[in-house]
Amino acid sequence: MSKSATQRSERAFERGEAQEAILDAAEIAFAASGFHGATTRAIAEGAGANAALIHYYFGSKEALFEAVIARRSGAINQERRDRLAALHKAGAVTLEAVIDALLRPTVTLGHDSARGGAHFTRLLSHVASGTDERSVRITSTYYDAIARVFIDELMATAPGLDRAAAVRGYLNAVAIGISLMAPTGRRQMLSDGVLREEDVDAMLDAAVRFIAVGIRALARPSG
Amino acid sequence: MSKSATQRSERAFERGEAQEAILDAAEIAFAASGFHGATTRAIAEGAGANAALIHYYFGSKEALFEAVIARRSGAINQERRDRLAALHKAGAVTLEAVIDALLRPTVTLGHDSARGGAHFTRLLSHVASGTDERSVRITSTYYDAIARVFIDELMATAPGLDRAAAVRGYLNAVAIGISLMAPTGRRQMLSDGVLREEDVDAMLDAAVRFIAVGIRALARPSG
DNA sequence: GTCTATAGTTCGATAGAC
DNA sequence: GTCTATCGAACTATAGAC
Repeated sequence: MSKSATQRSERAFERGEAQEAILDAAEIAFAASGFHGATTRAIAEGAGANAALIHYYFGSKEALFEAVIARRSGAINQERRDRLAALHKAGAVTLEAVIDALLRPTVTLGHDSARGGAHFTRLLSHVASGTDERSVRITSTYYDAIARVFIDELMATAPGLDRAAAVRGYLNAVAIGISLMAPTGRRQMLSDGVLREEDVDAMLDAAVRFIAVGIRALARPSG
Repeated sequence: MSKSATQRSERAFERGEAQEAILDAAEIAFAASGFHGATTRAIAEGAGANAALIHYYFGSKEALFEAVIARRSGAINQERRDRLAALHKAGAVTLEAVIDALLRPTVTLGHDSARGGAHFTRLLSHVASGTDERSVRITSTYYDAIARVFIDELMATAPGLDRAAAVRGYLNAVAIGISLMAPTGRRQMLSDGVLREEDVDAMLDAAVRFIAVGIRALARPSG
């Protein structure tokens, strides 16, 4: 990490490169240590930038944190909307396909070490399951709209699913999605190595099937 | 809070009362702000105790944090084992009953404001879904043994469920349990007030049914 | 066992030169 | 736009009186 920071500081930043480097380093630091555990000094060092630049560009540590979330959340939710639109265009809107459209963007991002997505999903899992005021506010800001899109889609796709049941189904799906997008090695450990965190498609397929039958059961309480 | 702390400091602590007061205050502070966000000074103030006592009794902030988790985890997992034992004694071991035995102790604790359990479950949801080294270590220490108990129980109860599928089912159940034990108001908000966080039995029943059919689907991939 | 006082760091943020 | 230098506050932890 120290070597990478040095390399980065050796070449001068060009148009907007400093901001991106700070966001990258902040993403890693916040994911590893949380909001209070990460320090602006360590973030600056990780970015190969001067600590004062954080306040110059973002104003405060708090604003930097939210900027880290905002940067990726837009793309994630756009991919979800695109996948839903593609399903409609192809006339292939099944319950399983809708759930897949919800989970796949984050779960695959969480296993994309090349673009650093794994750091972001670790951070997002913290925020999405956090009960502190900051986490609740940020989750609401960036994920309420997409939640309502998918809740409506679930109601339209699963016969007999009322709104309350759709909300339950959505929140259950998200809870499982969170556990999949930020691997801790626990899955592999408890299965004595049989389940591999790297096998994203197998994890997703099993999760989608699990959630789909669960939602159908919520739609038919007597069944 | 300040008033409560004052009241507490006005009456002298008796046998072990200071330790318990510190643990209570630490539970609240760690739940609200996380490990780094909570300060030993604020915890001492909340307990109506001197800040130096934290180190006298627990040695370090780190050790205090683990003591907070340890204090309640034993009781939670004992209740789970007791519930399983009661099911066996009554010959009523169904998949639904096993899942209920897993989730009910934490979910009910999370809505027990009288004994302060809600603070603990907020903290536990952070730790259980955290990917930092401390969270992973603590989760492993206090919840690996009970995980294996329930994974074995699922395999014995759901016909055709192999170990890998049982691990998937267990982790999905726990993920949903985490989302239920630390309410954020999101469930109520997304359902426009129809779903009430206080209705623990309804939430638990719906979750148990959801998880049970999901696990049965994992047992019969072709079904 | 409980307190005061403080050591020794480290924090977020900013002022001001360039 | 990027840097150095630093402020004032807050932190964990400990020493030592009682």
